[in-house]
Amino acid sequence: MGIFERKEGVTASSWIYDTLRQDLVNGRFTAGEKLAISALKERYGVGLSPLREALNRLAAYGLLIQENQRGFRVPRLARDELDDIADMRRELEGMALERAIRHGDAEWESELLAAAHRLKRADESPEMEEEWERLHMRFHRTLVAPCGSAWLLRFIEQLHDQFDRYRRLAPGEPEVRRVLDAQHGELVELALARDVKGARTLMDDHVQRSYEVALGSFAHERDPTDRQQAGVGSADLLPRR
Amino acid sequence: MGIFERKEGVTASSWIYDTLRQDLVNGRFTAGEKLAISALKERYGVGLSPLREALNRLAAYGLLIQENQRGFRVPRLARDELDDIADMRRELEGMALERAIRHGDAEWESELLAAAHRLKRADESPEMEEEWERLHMRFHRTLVAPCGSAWLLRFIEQLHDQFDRYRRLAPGEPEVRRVLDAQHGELVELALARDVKGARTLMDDHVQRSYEVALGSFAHERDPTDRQQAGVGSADLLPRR
DNA sequence: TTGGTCATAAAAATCGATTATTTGAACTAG
DNA sequence: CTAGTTCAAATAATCGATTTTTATGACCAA
Repeated sequence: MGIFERKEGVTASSWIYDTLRQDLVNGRFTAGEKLAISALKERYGVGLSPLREALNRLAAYGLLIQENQRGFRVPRLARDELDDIADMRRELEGMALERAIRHGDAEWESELLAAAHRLKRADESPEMEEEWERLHMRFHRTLVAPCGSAWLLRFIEQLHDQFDRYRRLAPGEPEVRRVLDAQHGELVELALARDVKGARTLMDDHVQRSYEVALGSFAHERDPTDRQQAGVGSADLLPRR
Repeated sequence: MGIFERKEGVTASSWIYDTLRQDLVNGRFTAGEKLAISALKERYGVGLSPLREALNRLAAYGLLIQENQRGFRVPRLARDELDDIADMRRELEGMALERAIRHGDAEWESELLAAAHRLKRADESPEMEEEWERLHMRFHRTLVAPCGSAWLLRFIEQLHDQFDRYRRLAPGEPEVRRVLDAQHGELVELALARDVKGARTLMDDHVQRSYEVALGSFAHERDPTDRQQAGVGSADLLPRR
Protein backbone atom coordinates (compact mmCIF):
# COMPACT_ATOMS: atom_id res chain seq x y z
CA MET A 1 0.00 0.00 0.00
CA GLY A 2 1.58 3.19 -1.15
CA ILE A 3 1.29 2.63 -4.86
CA PHE A 4 -2.20 4.09 -4.95
CA GLU A 5 -2.69 7.55 -6.32
CA ARG A 6 -2.92 10.08 -3.55
CA LYS A 7 -6.24 11.85 -3.29
CA GLU A 8 -4.85 14.84 -5.23
CA GLY A 9 -4.17 17.80 -3.02
CA VAL A 10 -7.38 19.76 -3.08
CA THR A 11 -6.92 22.75 -0.84
CA ALA A 12 -9.84 24.72 0.51
CA SER A 13 -8.66 27.53 -1.72
CA SER A 14 -8.68 25.49 -4.93
CA TRP A 15 -12.01 23.91 -4.05
CA ILE A 16 -13.77 27.19 -3.47
CA TYR A 17 -12.16 28.59 -6.59
CA ASP A 18 -13.54 25.80 -8.76
CA THR A 19 -16.92 26.00 -7.09
CA LEU A 20 -17.26 29.76 -7.43
CA ARG A 21 -16.03 29.66 -11.00
CA GLN A 22 -18.76 27.23 -11.93
CA ASP A 23 -21.40 29.13 -10.03
CA LEU A 24 -20.37 32.35 -11.73
CA VAL A 25 -20.39 30.83 -15.19
CA ASN A 26 -23.74 29.21 -14.48
CA GLY A 27 -25.27 32.49 -13.49
CA ARG A 28 -25.92 31.61 -9.88
CA PHE A 29 -25.04 35.16 -8.94
CA THR A 30 -26.78 38.26 -10.13
CA ALA A 31 -24.78 40.23 -12.66
CA GLY A 32 -23.59 43.45 -11.08
CA GLU A 33 -24.05 42.09 -7.58
CA LYS A 34 -21.62 43.01 -4.89
CA LEU A 35 -20.32 39.92 -3.16
CA ALA A 36 -20.72 39.93 0.59
CA ILE A 37 -17.63 38.09 1.61
CA SER A 38 -18.82 37.03 5.02
CA ALA A 39 -22.03 35.72 3.49
CA LEU A 40 -20.04 33.60 1.03
CA LYS A 41 -18.00 32.36 3.92
CA GLU A 42 -21.10 31.05 5.64
CA ARG A 43 -22.78 29.83 2.50
CA TYR A 44 -19.89 27.72 1.29
CA GLY A 45 -18.50 26.91 4.68
CA VAL A 46 -14.94 28.00 4.04
CA GLY A 47 -12.59 30.26 5.90
CA LEU A 48 -11.83 33.81 5.00
CA SER A 49 -8.30 33.29 3.72
CA PRO A 50 -8.98 30.58 1.15
CA LEU A 51 -12.09 32.45 0.08
CA ARG A 52 -10.24 35.69 -0.51
CA GLU A 53 -7.50 33.89 -2.39
CA ALA A 54 -10.09 32.35 -4.67
CA LEU A 55 -11.78 35.69 -5.23
CA ASN A 56 -8.44 37.23 -6.15
CA ARG A 57 -7.82 34.50 -8.69
CA LEU A 58 -11.27 34.85 -10.16
CA ALA A 59 -10.74 38.59 -10.53
CA ALA A 60 -7.45 38.04 -12.33
CA TYR A 61 -9.25 35.56 -14.56
CA GLY A 62 -11.96 38.05 -15.41
CA LEU A 63 -14.96 36.48 -13.71
CA LEU A 64 -15.01 39.08 -10.97
CA ILE A 65 -14.19 42.73 -10.63
CA GLN A 66 -12.00 43.74 -7.77
CA GLU A 67 -12.12 47.25 -6.40
CA ASN A 68 -9.53 48.19 -3.86
CA GLN A 69 -11.01 48.74 -0.46
CA ARG A 70 -14.48 47.79 -1.55
CA GLY A 71 -14.40 44.14 -2.31
CA PHE A 72 -15.57 42.14 -5.28
CA ARG A 73 -18.43 42.50 -7.70
CA VAL A 74 -19.89 40.23 -10.37
CA PRO A 75 -19.35 41.91 -13.74
CA ARG A 76 -22.44 43.29 -15.39
CA LEU A 77 -23.69 41.77 -18.60
CA ALA A 78 -23.43 44.15 -21.49
CA ARG A 79 -24.36 43.69 -25.08
CA ASP A 80 -21.11 45.33 -26.14
CA GLU A 81 -19.11 42.86 -24.20
CA LEU A 82 -20.99 39.87 -25.53
CA ASP A 83 -20.32 41.15 -29.03
CA ASP A 84 -16.65 41.42 -28.21
CA ILE A 85 -16.47 37.97 -26.67
CA ALA A 86 -18.25 36.34 -29.59
CA ASP A 87 -16.08 38.19 -32.05
CA MET A 88 -12.92 37.03 -30.33
CA ARG A 89 -14.24 33.50 -30.16
CA ARG A 90 -14.70 33.53 -33.92
CA GLU A 91 -11.20 34.85 -34.48
CA LEU A 92 -9.37 32.68 -31.98
CA GLU A 93 -11.29 29.46 -32.34
CA GLY A 94 -11.15 29.79 -36.08
CA MET A 95 -7.42 30.21 -35.91
CA ALA A 96 -7.06 27.31 -33.51
CA LEU A 97 -9.26 25.02 -35.54
CA GLU A 98 -7.29 25.71 -38.66
CA ARG A 99 -4.05 24.85 -36.91
CA ALA A 100 -5.54 21.82 -35.23
CA ILE A 101 -6.67 20.42 -38.57
CA ARG A 102 -3.20 20.96 -39.96
CA HIS A 103 -1.38 19.37 -37.04
CA GLY A 104 -3.82 16.90 -35.55
CA ASP A 105 -2.74 13.27 -35.76
CA ALA A 106 -4.60 9.97 -35.84
CA GLU A 107 -4.93 9.86 -32.08
CA TRP A 108 -6.68 13.22 -32.22
CA GLU A 109 -9.12 11.91 -34.79
CA SER A 110 -10.06 9.10 -32.44
CA GLU A 111 -10.52 11.36 -29.47
CA LEU A 112 -12.53 13.79 -31.51
CA LEU A 113 -14.88 11.08 -32.71
CA ALA A 114 -15.24 9.83 -29.16
CA ALA A 115 -15.95 13.28 -27.77
CA ALA A 116 -18.51 13.96 -30.49
CA HIS A 117 -20.20 10.66 -29.85
CA ARG A 118 -20.46 11.22 -26.13
CA LEU A 119 -21.86 14.67 -26.75
CA LYS A 120 -24.41 13.39 -29.22
CA ARG A 121 -25.71 10.89 -26.71
CA ALA A 122 -26.12 13.67 -24.20
CA ASP A 123 -27.94 15.78 -26.80
CA GLU A 124 -30.74 13.28 -26.66
CA SER A 125 -31.27 13.22 -22.92
CA PRO A 126 -32.32 16.73 -22.01
CA GLU A 127 -32.53 15.82 -18.36
CA MET A 128 -28.76 15.66 -17.81
CA GLU A 129 -28.06 19.27 -18.50
CA GLU A 130 -24.92 19.56 -16.37
CA GLU A 131 -23.47 16.49 -18.03
CA TRP A 132 -24.18 17.95 -21.46
CA GLU A 133 -22.38 21.16 -20.53
CA ARG A 134 -19.34 19.19 -19.46
CA LEU A 135 -19.27 17.15 -22.63
CA HIS A 136 -19.92 20.15 -24.82
CA MET A 137 -17.02 22.05 -23.31
CA ARG A 138 -14.88 18.99 -23.69
CA PHE A 139 -15.81 18.52 -27.32
CA HIS A 140 -14.83 22.04 -28.23
CA ARG A 141 -11.62 21.69 -26.27
CA THR A 142 -10.74 18.47 -28.06
CA LEU A 143 -11.51 20.01 -31.41
CA VAL A 144 -8.84 22.68 -31.10
CA ALA A 145 -6.48 20.85 -28.77
CA PRO A 146 -3.68 20.12 -31.23
CA CYS A 147 -3.45 23.71 -32.46
CA GLY A 148 0.03 23.85 -31.03
CA SER A 149 -0.39 26.96 -28.93
CA ALA A 150 -0.91 26.70 -25.20
CA TRP A 151 -1.63 30.41 -24.99
CA LEU A 152 -4.26 30.26 -27.69
CA LEU A 153 -6.00 27.44 -25.85
CA ARG A 154 -5.84 29.37 -22.64
CA PHE A 155 -7.47 32.43 -24.18
CA ILE A 156 -10.16 30.36 -25.82
CA GLU A 157 -11.02 28.68 -22.54
CA GLN A 158 -11.29 32.04 -20.88
CA LEU A 159 -13.59 33.31 -23.60
CA HIS A 160 -15.75 30.22 -23.33
CA ASP A 161 -16.32 30.87 -19.66
CA GLN A 162 -17.23 34.46 -20.38
CA PHE A 163 -19.51 33.49 -23.23
CA ASP A 164 -21.28 30.87 -21.18
CA ARG A 165 -22.21 33.42 -18.55
CA TYR A 166 -24.50 34.89 -21.19
CA ARG A 167 -25.59 31.73 -22.95
CA ARG A 168 -26.65 29.92 -19.82
CA LEU A 169 -28.86 32.80 -18.85
CA ALA A 170 -30.61 32.91 -22.19
CA PRO A 171 -33.83 30.97 -22.72
CA GLY A 172 -33.41 27.72 -24.64
CA GLU A 173 -34.27 27.69 -28.32
CA PRO A 174 -34.93 24.09 -29.37
CA GLU A 175 -34.93 24.98 -33.08
CA VAL A 176 -31.50 26.57 -33.03
CA ARG A 177 -30.28 24.04 -30.59
CA ARG A 178 -30.97 21.23 -33.04
CA VAL A 179 -28.93 23.00 -35.67
CA LEU A 180 -26.07 23.61 -33.26
CA ASP A 181 -26.05 19.98 -32.21
CA ALA A 182 -25.88 18.87 -35.81
CA GLN A 183 -23.00 21.24 -36.47
CA HIS A 184 -20.86 19.42 -33.96
CA GLY A 185 -21.04 16.33 -36.10
CA GLU A 186 -20.38 18.30 -39.25
CA LEU A 187 -17.35 19.92 -37.65
CA VAL A 188 -15.92 16.49 -36.99
CA GLU A 189 -16.50 15.43 -40.58
CA LEU A 190 -14.79 18.51 -41.97
CA ALA A 191 -11.93 18.15 -39.50
CA LEU A 192 -11.36 14.51 -40.45
CA ALA A 193 -11.53 15.49 -44.12
CA ARG A 194 -8.90 18.12 -43.33
CA ASP A 195 -11.11 20.72 -44.94
CA VAL A 196 -9.62 23.82 -43.34
CA LYS A 197 -11.67 26.34 -45.25
CA GLY A 198 -14.94 24.55 -44.75
CA ALA A 199 -14.33 23.94 -41.09
CA ARG A 200 -13.55 27.59 -40.44
CA THR A 201 -16.67 28.70 -42.20
CA LEU A 202 -18.77 26.28 -40.23
CA MET A 203 -17.13 27.30 -36.97
CA ASP A 204 -17.90 30.92 -37.74
CA ASP A 205 -21.50 30.02 -38.29
CA HIS A 206 -21.57 27.89 -35.16
CA VAL A 207 -20.32 30.72 -32.98
CA GLN A 208 -22.62 33.17 -34.72
CA ARG A 209 -25.71 31.09 -34.01
CA SER A 210 -24.62 30.50 -30.42
CA TYR A 211 -24.16 34.23 -30.13
CA GLU A 212 -27.69 34.82 -31.34
CA VAL A 213 -28.97 32.44 -28.71
CA ALA A 214 -26.87 34.12 -26.05
CA LEU A 215 -28.37 37.45 -27.01
CA GLY A 216 -31.52 36.07 -25.44
CA SER A 217 -29.97 36.80 -22.07
CA PHE A 218 -31.02 40.39 -22.72
CA ALA A 219 -34.64 39.42 -23.31
CA HIS A 220 -35.72 41.60 -20.39
CA GLU A 221 -34.36 44.98 -21.45
CA ARG A 222 -37.59 46.14 -23.00
CA ASP A 223 -38.51 49.58 -21.84
CA PRO A 224 -36.59 52.08 -23.95
CA THR A 225 -36.80 54.56 -21.08
CA ASP A 226 -35.30 53.92 -17.70
CA ARG A 227 -32.07 52.61 -19.09
CA GLN A 228 -30.99 51.90 -15.55
CA GLN A 229 -27.93 49.97 -16.64
CA ALA A 230 -28.87 47.36 -14.15
CA GLY A 231 -27.07 44.44 -15.67
CA VAL A 232 -29.38 41.66 -16.72
CA GLY A 233 -29.85 39.68 -13.59
CA SER A 234 -30.54 36.02 -13.15
CA ALA A 235 -32.55 34.89 -10.25
CA ASP A 236 -30.56 35.37 -7.12
CA LEU A 237 -30.77 31.76 -6.18
CA LEU A 238 -28.61 30.57 -3.42
CA PRO A 239 -25.63 28.84 -4.97
CA ARG A 240 -25.86 25.17 -4.18
CA ARG A 241 -23.26 23.61 -2.06
CA MET B 1 -10.64 70.67 2.18
CA GLY B 2 -12.24 67.54 0.85
CA ILE B 3 -12.32 68.36 -2.81
CA PHE B 4 -8.86 66.95 -3.34
CA GLU B 5 -8.50 63.56 -4.98
CA ARG B 6 -8.06 60.90 -2.41
CA LYS B 7 -4.71 59.13 -2.51
CA GLU B 8 -6.20 56.27 -4.55
CA GLY B 9 -6.80 53.21 -2.46
CA VAL B 10 -3.61 51.27 -2.70
CA THR B 11 -3.94 48.21 -0.55
CA ALA B 12 -0.96 46.21 0.59
CA SER B 13 -2.25 43.47 -1.65
CA SER B 14 -2.39 45.60 -4.79
CA TRP B 15 0.98 47.15 -4.04
CA ILE B 16 2.77 43.85 -3.65
CA TYR B 17 0.99 42.55 -6.73
CA ASP B 18 2.26 45.40 -8.89
CA THR B 19 5.72 45.15 -7.41
CA LEU B 20 6.04 41.41 -7.88
CA ARG B 21 4.62 41.61 -11.36
CA GLN B 22 7.29 44.07 -12.37
CA ASP B 23 10.03 42.12 -10.68
CA LEU B 24 8.92 38.94 -12.41
CA VAL B 25 8.76 40.57 -15.83
CA ASN B 26 12.13 42.16 -15.24
CA GLY B 27 13.72 38.85 -14.44
CA ARG B 28 14.55 39.64 -10.84
CA PHE B 29 13.73 36.06 -9.96
CA THR B 30 15.39 32.99 -11.32
CA ALA B 31 13.26 31.10 -13.80
CA GLY B 32 12.15 27.84 -12.27
CA GLU B 33 12.79 29.10 -8.77
CA LYS B 34 10.50 28.10 -5.97
CA LEU B 35 9.32 31.14 -4.08
CA ALA B 36 9.93 31.03 -0.36
CA ILE B 37 6.88 32.84 0.88
CA SER B 38 8.25 33.79 4.26
CA ALA B 39 11.38 35.15 2.59
CA LEU B 40 9.25 37.34 0.30
CA LYS B 41 7.37 38.47 3.34
CA GLU B 42 10.56 39.76 4.94
CA ARG B 43 12.07 41.06 1.74
CA TYR B 44 9.12 43.20 0.76
CA GLY B 45 7.91 43.91 4.23
CA VAL B 46 4.32 42.84 3.75
CA GLY B 47 2.07 40.53 5.67
CA LEU B 48 1.27 37.00 4.70
CA SER B 49 -2.33 37.56 3.64
CA PRO B 50 -1.78 40.34 1.10
CA LEU B 51 1.27 38.51 -0.18
CA ARG B 52 -0.61 35.27 -0.77
CA GLU B 53 -3.44 37.13 -2.44
CA ALA B 54 -0.98 38.73 -4.82
CA LEU B 55 0.68 35.40 -5.57
CA ASN B 56 -2.70 33.90 -6.34
CA ARG B 57 -3.47 36.68 -8.77
CA LEU B 58 -0.09 36.38 -10.44
CA ALA B 59 -0.65 32.67 -10.88
CA ALA B 60 -4.03 33.26 -12.50
CA TYR B 61 -2.34 35.81 -14.74
CA GLY B 62 0.33 33.35 -15.81
CA LEU B 63 3.40 34.86 -14.22
CA LEU B 64 3.60 32.18 -11.57
CA ILE B 65 2.80 28.53 -11.29
CA GLN B 66 0.75 27.44 -8.35
CA GLU B 67 0.96 23.90 -7.09
CA ASN B 68 -1.49 22.87 -4.43
CA GLN B 69 0.18 22.24 -1.14
CA ARG B 70 3.59 23.22 -2.40
CA GLY B 71 3.43 26.87 -3.05
CA PHE B 72 4.45 28.96 -6.00
CA ARG B 73 7.19 28.68 -8.59
CA VAL B 74 8.50 31.03 -11.26
CA PRO B 75 7.79 29.43 -14.65
CA ARG B 76 10.80 28.12 -16.50
CA LEU B 77 11.86 29.73 -19.73
CA ALA B 78 11.45 27.43 -22.67
CA ARG B 79 12.19 28.02 -26.29
CA ASP B 80 8.90 26.39 -27.24
CA GLU B 81 7.00 28.81 -25.10
CA LEU B 82 8.80 31.84 -26.45
CA ASP B 83 7.95 30.65 -29.95
CA ASP B 84 4.33 30.36 -28.94
CA ILE B 85 4.24 33.78 -27.28
CA ALA B 86 5.86 35.50 -30.24
CA ASP B 87 3.57 33.72 -32.64
CA MET B 88 0.49 34.82 -30.71
CA ARG B 89 1.82 38.35 -30.51
CA ARG B 90 2.08 38.43 -34.29
CA GLU B 91 -1.44 37.13 -34.70
CA LEU B 92 -3.14 39.22 -32.04
CA GLU B 93 -1.23 42.46 -32.40
CA GLY B 94 -1.58 42.24 -36.15
CA MET B 95 -5.29 41.82 -35.79
CA ALA B 96 -5.52 44.63 -33.27
CA LEU B 97 -3.42 46.99 -35.35
CA GLU B 98 -5.57 46.40 -38.38
CA ARG B 99 -8.69 47.20 -36.44
CA ALA B 100 -7.13 50.18 -34.74
CA ILE B 101 -6.18 51.68 -38.09
CA ARG B 102 -9.72 51.18 -39.31
CA HIS B 103 -11.36 52.71 -36.26
CA GLY B 104 -8.84 55.11 -34.80
CA ASP B 105 -9.95 58.74 -34.83
CA ALA B 106 -8.09 62.04 -34.90
CA GLU B 107 -7.56 62.03 -31.18
CA TRP B 108 -5.83 58.69 -31.51
CA GLU B 109 -3.53 60.08 -34.17
CA SER B 110 -2.47 62.81 -31.80
CA GLU B 111 -1.85 60.47 -28.91
CA LEU B 112 0.04 58.11 -31.13
CA LEU B 113 2.32 60.85 -32.37
CA ALA B 114 2.89 61.99 -28.82
CA ALA B 115 3.66 58.49 -27.57
CA ALA B 116 6.06 57.90 -30.44
CA HIS B 117 7.81 61.19 -29.79
CA ARG B 118 8.25 60.51 -26.10
CA LEU B 119 9.61 57.07 -26.91
CA LYS B 120 12.03 58.44 -29.49
CA ARG B 121 13.46 60.86 -26.97
CA ALA B 122 14.01 57.99 -24.57
CA ASP B 123 15.67 55.97 -27.32
CA GLU B 124 18.48 58.47 -27.25
CA SER B 125 19.19 58.40 -23.55
CA PRO B 126 20.31 54.87 -22.82
CA GLU B 127 20.70 55.68 -19.15
CA MET B 128 16.98 55.80 -18.40
CA GLU B 129 16.23 52.21 -19.17
CA GLU B 130 13.24 51.86 -16.89
CA GLU B 131 11.68 54.97 -18.35
CA TRP B 132 12.21 53.62 -21.85
CA GLU B 133 10.48 50.38 -20.94
CA ARG B 134 7.50 52.32 -19.64
CA LEU B 135 7.25 54.46 -22.74
CA HIS B 136 7.79 51.52 -25.05
CA MET B 137 4.97 49.59 -23.46
CA ARG B 138 2.81 52.66 -23.62
CA PHE B 139 3.55 53.24 -27.28
CA HIS B 140 2.52 49.74 -28.25
CA ARG B 141 -0.57 50.03 -26.11
CA THR B 142 -1.55 53.30 -27.74
CA LEU B 143 -0.97 51.88 -31.18
CA VAL B 144 -3.61 49.20 -30.81
CA ALA B 145 -5.84 50.95 -28.30
CA PRO B 146 -8.79 51.76 -30.60
CA CYS B 147 -9.06 48.20 -31.93
CA GLY B 148 -12.48 48.03 -30.32
CA SER B 149 -11.93 44.83 -28.34
CA ALA B 150 -11.21 44.98 -24.65
CA TRP B 151 -10.48 41.26 -24.58
CA LEU B 152 -8.01 41.49 -27.40
CA LEU B 153 -6.18 44.26 -25.59
CA ARG B 154 -6.16 42.23 -22.43
CA PHE B 155 -4.63 39.23 -24.14
CA ILE B 156 -2.03 41.35 -25.86
CA GLU B 157 -0.98 42.93 -22.58
CA GLN B 158 -0.62 39.51 -21.04
CA LEU B 159 1.52 38.33 -23.93
CA HIS B 160 3.70 41.42 -23.67
CA ASP B 161 4.46 40.67 -20.06
CA GLN B 162 5.32 37.10 -20.95
CA PHE B 163 7.45 38.14 -23.87
CA ASP B 164 9.34 40.70 -21.84
CA ARG B 165 10.42 38.08 -19.34
CA TYR B 166 12.55 36.68 -22.14
CA ARG B 167 13.53 39.90 -23.86
CA ARG B 168 14.75 41.61 -20.74
CA LEU B 169 17.01 38.71 -19.96
CA ALA B 170 18.59 38.71 -23.40
CA PRO B 171 21.77 40.68 -24.04
CA GLY B 172 21.24 43.99 -25.83
CA GLU B 173 21.89 44.12 -29.54
CA PRO B 174 22.50 47.75 -30.51
CA GLU B 175 22.30 46.98 -34.23
CA VAL B 176 18.91 45.39 -34.06
CA ARG B 177 17.80 47.85 -31.48
CA ARG B 178 18.37 50.72 -33.86
CA VAL B 179 16.19 49.03 -36.46
CA LEU B 180 13.47 48.34 -33.92
CA ASP B 181 13.50 51.94 -32.75
CA ALA B 182 13.15 53.16 -36.32
CA GLN B 183 10.24 50.81 -36.88
CA HIS B 184 8.24 52.55 -34.19
CA GLY B 185 8.30 55.71 -36.24
CA GLU B 186 7.47 53.84 -39.42
CA LEU B 187 4.53 52.17 -37.72
CA VAL B 188 3.13 55.58 -36.87
CA GLU B 189 3.51 56.76 -40.46
CA LEU B 190 1.74 53.72 -41.85
CA ALA B 191 -0.97 54.00 -39.22
CA LEU B 192 -1.60 57.64 -40.01
CA ALA B 193 -1.62 56.80 -43.71
CA ARG B 194 -4.21 54.13 -42.86
CA ASP B 195 -2.09 51.59 -44.69
CA VAL B 196 -3.49 48.45 -43.12
CA LYS B 197 -1.55 46.00 -45.21
CA GLY B 198 1.76 47.77 -44.83
CA ALA B 199 1.33 48.25 -41.11
CA ARG B 200 0.58 44.59 -40.54
CA THR B 201 3.61 43.53 -42.51
CA LEU B 202 5.81 45.89 -40.56
CA MET B 203 4.34 44.77 -37.26
CA ASP B 204 5.07 41.16 -38.19
CA ASP B 205 8.64 42.10 -38.90
CA HIS B 206 8.87 44.11 -35.71
CA VAL B 207 7.75 41.22 -33.55
CA GLN B 208 9.94 38.83 -35.49
CA ARG B 209 13.06 40.89 -34.87
CA SER B 210 12.17 41.36 -31.22
CA TYR B 211 11.72 37.63 -31.03
CA GLU B 212 15.18 37.08 -32.44
CA VAL B 213 16.59 39.38 -29.81
CA ALA B 214 14.64 37.61 -27.09
CA LEU B 215 16.11 34.31 -28.25
CA GLY B 216 19.33 35.64 -26.81
CA SER B 217 17.95 34.80 -23.38
CA PHE B 218 18.98 31.25 -24.19
CA ALA B 219 22.56 32.25 -24.92
CA HIS B 220 23.74 29.97 -22.11
CA GLU B 221 22.31 26.64 -23.17
CA ARG B 222 25.39 25.49 -24.97
CA ASP B 223 26.39 22.04 -23.94
CA PRO B 224 24.37 19.59 -26.04
CA THR B 225 24.72 17.04 -23.24
CA ASP B 226 23.37 17.58 -19.77
CA ARG B 227 20.08 18.94 -20.95
CA GLN B 228 19.21 19.55 -17.35
CA GLN B 229 16.09 21.50 -18.23
CA ALA B 230 17.19 24.04 -15.71
CA GLY B 231 15.35 27.04 -17.04
CA VAL B 232 17.62 29.84 -18.09
CA GLY B 233 18.25 31.71 -14.92
CA SER B 234 18.98 35.35 -14.36
CA ALA B 235 21.09 36.39 -11.47
CA ASP B 236 19.20 35.91 -8.29
CA LEU B 237 19.48 39.50 -7.29
CA LEU B 238 17.46 40.65 -4.41
CA PRO B 239 14.40 42.38 -5.75
CA ARG B 240 14.63 46.05 -4.96
CA ARG B 241 12.11 47.56 -2.67
C1' DT C 1 -35.16 71.24 0.56
C1' DT C 2 -30.01 70.95 -0.13
C1' DG C 3 -25.59 70.17 1.34
C1' DG C 4 -22.38 69.28 4.79
C1' DT C 5 -20.47 67.16 9.15
C1' DC C 6 -20.11 63.74 12.34
C1' DA C 7 -20.77 59.39 14.76
C1' DT C 8 -21.66 54.73 14.21
C1' DA C 9 -22.30 50.38 11.94
C1' DA C 10 -20.72 47.42 8.40
C1' DA C 11 -17.35 45.57 5.58
C1' DA C 12 -12.65 44.97 3.74
C1' DA C 13 -7.99 44.24 4.61
C1' DT C 14 -4.49 42.68 7.38
C1' DC C 15 -2.07 40.43 11.17
C1' DG C 16 -0.37 36.76 14.34
C1' DA C 17 -0.90 32.26 15.59
C1' DT C 18 -2.34 27.47 14.57
C1' DT C 19 -2.90 23.41 11.80
C1' DA C 20 -1.80 20.40 7.98
C1' DT C 21 1.31 18.81 4.53
C1' DT C 22 5.64 18.15 2.44
C1' DT C 23 10.60 17.62 2.49
C1' DG C 24 14.67 15.50 3.64
C1' DA C 25 17.76 13.18 6.71
C1' DA C 26 18.58 9.23 9.41
C1' DC C 27 17.63 4.72 9.78
C1' DT C 28 16.41 -0.23 8.63
C1' DA C 29 15.46 -4.48 6.26
C1' DG C 30 16.24 -7.08 2.19
C1' DC D 1 24.06 -0.67 -1.69
C1' DT D 2 18.85 0.14 -2.63
C1' DA D 3 14.27 0.66 -1.62
C1' DG D 4 11.32 1.62 1.82
C1' DT D 5 10.09 3.71 6.54
C1' DT D 6 10.01 6.97 10.18
C1' DC D 7 10.33 11.22 12.25
C1' DA D 8 11.60 16.01 12.82
C1' DA D 9 12.08 20.41 10.61
C1' DA D 10 10.43 23.42 7.12
C1' DT D 11 6.85 25.24 4.61
C1' DA D 12 2.06 25.84 3.01
C1' DA D 13 -2.56 26.55 4.20
C1' DT D 14 -5.94 28.05 7.21
C1' DC D 15 -8.19 30.22 11.18
C1' DG D 16 -9.72 33.81 14.50
C1' DA D 17 -9.06 38.29 15.92
C1' DT D 18 -7.68 43.10 14.99
C1' DT D 19 -7.13 47.18 12.31
C1' DT D 20 -8.50 50.16 8.67
C1' DT D 21 -11.64 51.95 5.51
C1' DT D 22 -16.10 52.68 3.64
C1' DA D 23 -21.12 53.11 3.89
C1' DT D 24 -25.11 54.79 6.43
C1' DG D 25 -28.00 57.96 8.50
C1' DA D 26 -28.97 61.36 12.11
C1' DC D 27 -28.26 65.96 12.81
C1' DC D 28 -27.61 70.78 11.64
C1' DA D 29 -26.86 75.11 9.05
C1' DA D 30 -27.82 77.70 4.81
